[in-house]
Amino acid sequence: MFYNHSMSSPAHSSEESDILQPLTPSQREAVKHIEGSLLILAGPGSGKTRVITHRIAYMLNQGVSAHHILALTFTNKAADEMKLRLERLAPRQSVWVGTFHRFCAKLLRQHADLVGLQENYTIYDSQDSRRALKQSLDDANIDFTHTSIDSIASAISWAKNELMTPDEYRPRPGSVMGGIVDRVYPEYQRHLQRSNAVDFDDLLLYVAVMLKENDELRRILDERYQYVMVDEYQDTNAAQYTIARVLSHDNPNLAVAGDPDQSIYGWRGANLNNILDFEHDFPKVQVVRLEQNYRSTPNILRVADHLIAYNVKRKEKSLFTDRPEGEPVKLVAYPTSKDEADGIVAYIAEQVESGRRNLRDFAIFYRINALSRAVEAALRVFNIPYQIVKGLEFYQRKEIKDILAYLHLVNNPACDVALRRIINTPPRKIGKKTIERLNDHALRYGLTLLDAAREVDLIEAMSKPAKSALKKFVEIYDELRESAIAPLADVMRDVLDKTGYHNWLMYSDAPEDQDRLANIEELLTGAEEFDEQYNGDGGLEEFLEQTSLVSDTDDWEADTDRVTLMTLHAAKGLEFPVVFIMAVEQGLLPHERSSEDAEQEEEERRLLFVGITRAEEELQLSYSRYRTFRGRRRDAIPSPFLMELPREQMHIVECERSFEDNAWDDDWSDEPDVKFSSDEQIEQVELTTVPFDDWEVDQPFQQRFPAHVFRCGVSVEHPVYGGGSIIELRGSARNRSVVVRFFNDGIERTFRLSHAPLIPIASAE
DNA sequence: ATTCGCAAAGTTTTT
DNA sequence: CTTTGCGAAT
Repeated sequence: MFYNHSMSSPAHSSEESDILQPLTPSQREAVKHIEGSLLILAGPGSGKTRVITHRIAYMLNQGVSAHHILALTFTNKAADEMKLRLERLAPRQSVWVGTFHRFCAKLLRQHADLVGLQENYTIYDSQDSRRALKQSLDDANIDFTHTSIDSIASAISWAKNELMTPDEYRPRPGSVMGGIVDRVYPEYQRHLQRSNAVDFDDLLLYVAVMLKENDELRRILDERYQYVMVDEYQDTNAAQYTIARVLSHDNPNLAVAGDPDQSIYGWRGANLNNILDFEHDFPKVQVVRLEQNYRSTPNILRVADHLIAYNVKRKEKSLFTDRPEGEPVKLVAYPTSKDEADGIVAYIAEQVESGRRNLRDFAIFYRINALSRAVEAALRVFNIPYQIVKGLEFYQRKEIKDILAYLHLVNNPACDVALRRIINTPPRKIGKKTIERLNDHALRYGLTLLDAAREVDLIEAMSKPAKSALKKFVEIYDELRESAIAPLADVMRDVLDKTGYHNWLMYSDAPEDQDRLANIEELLTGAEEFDEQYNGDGGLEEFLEQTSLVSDTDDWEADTDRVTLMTLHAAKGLEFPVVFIMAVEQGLLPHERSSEDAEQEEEERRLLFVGITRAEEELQLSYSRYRTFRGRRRDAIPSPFLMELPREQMHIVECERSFEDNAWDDDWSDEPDVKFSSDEQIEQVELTTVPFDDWEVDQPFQQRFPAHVFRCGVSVEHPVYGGGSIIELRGSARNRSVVVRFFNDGIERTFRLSHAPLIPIASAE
């Protein structure tokens, strides 16, 4: 045995046979390779996550201490999945599994002083950092009329991902953007330091720099994390690469898993070369290829394979499967984008109504979020429940950000972005001019805005009413701060109460403010759950860190019976029996902004590849001839990628328009024919909507009730199903939906509040 | 100081 | 089309 058992493991993991038995030979090879570098090239659906979790279990079984294992992922979703599976294989083992960002955040808390921060630092989300950046530009009097905050922000982000600190940054000579970044980057970084704050990129950058410059710390952590594993290695950027690398120097047991063909985050600094060059970068690399696919039919795999073969930058890989042939992949041309949405939804409705499939079997993917609208509308017409995976829905809402800003400020008094956000929310007669004067003072004496407010009497330019308003604010703040160690939910209630925020919304006559209250209620519920989890033991900092690092892809519930809508990016790592990929059109996929260079085009191709390989049994790609986008109708051109598919093996469908309701004023007889080749068999199909008797509901009334009346226990009336009672609330704002159990049949049904014909009857209270 | 309204802009993907 | 931001009026 290679391992000493000085750290005996407290819990029992599975027997070795349980761990290895369910694996194929190549999977087993990967699992059993523990010492030294390991590269797992894992094709889609090849059981990568299974290999990683079984490998951890195997290590534990062999006597490696859980304490010495570190598993890094990119998304919370992936981390959660891994934890879940590991818990099953090796219960109650404290292996550290989590995202790079979370890992770095933790590390940075412990060693904040090494990079000039305090341990209670705040993590700015992209909106916060955008504000900080704008402030920096203003403070430094930098003119940026010829470019946008966005592009400056991404230039800085790029520099950080390349591990360039402000003094290492060298602009390209003659570049306007370079010049601006050169000036504002140091200012922005000073701003963050002053605020005791970091942005997302800093989490990685600081840790990478810290480990590079402090060899003692590096050695300690290298020793601590002897077995580092990185999932989705093809998506690592320079900072992540460095972190993984320096932690595997003295204990060179780095194991990475990934698939170059699924690298889709190049725009975020991911460097495909990290995985392509892994064998050269690390000593004695064992390479294991997982090429057998357990997910998709041969028909689907062939399409994927054909497409990805057009990429140059890759490692050849042959995918195979022993699954049955299955249905041919469909490629459908629709007349308009509305027909496309209707056609997809009608098919789903028919399949579900005939009992062949459940709603949860279906997923619809698109390149950009904006494309979801058309499908959503169609789904609503059919009254089909769906869930849409959209980044940051909940935590982006104004009221949520406001409350969190108060908490951030309580946790970190230096957090200027938070202060600016809430100093006059609710209104306290502290206007632009006042804040400007405050800022001037703060800049002059190097103070935080809060400290500047504390000495407001010293600011001569400040008017008397402004002074007293500021003093009042500081008073409120100090009060909040006193109770900061209470359970989180109490702190939050304190904020709502003492700042007047709750009453402000409560007595507001704007109707949407009632919805806001409901959202805040939901946040409070979250806080209570958090308290339960941590036994009410403080943890404000922990809570804030968690909320800063979520990206609501995690919100996606696999177990509810609904159609799933998401972007192709969000789809990575998931699988569905039936997949639709819509709007496979020139300009959208590949996206027009990726058309500049070949590398970007390859990434777009990989994106489609990822989408295709999510499908288990059925796959449909589609495009339409006219697409209504940005408010008007435009011609659409099929994506060139469609020419790269094995069309002779596919089912090509040409849909004729069959809706006569909306105006069709264009004369499109002279439109160019977009057929691909003459020898193709093109099936002409009539597009029909399937009447959905049971579900389709007349909505003669559009009576809207304020969202907050729909609460658990409230009785409601539905025109078709009759009376029922609300047993669960889900989602927020537009996605707010209720689960109703009906009295007649006892069946639970889910409705979106925004369009469901539900009438509240009486409260059970 | 606040609020309202209009104009403009800008629309990729996300930790 | 939607959202954001800015400038004017109250």
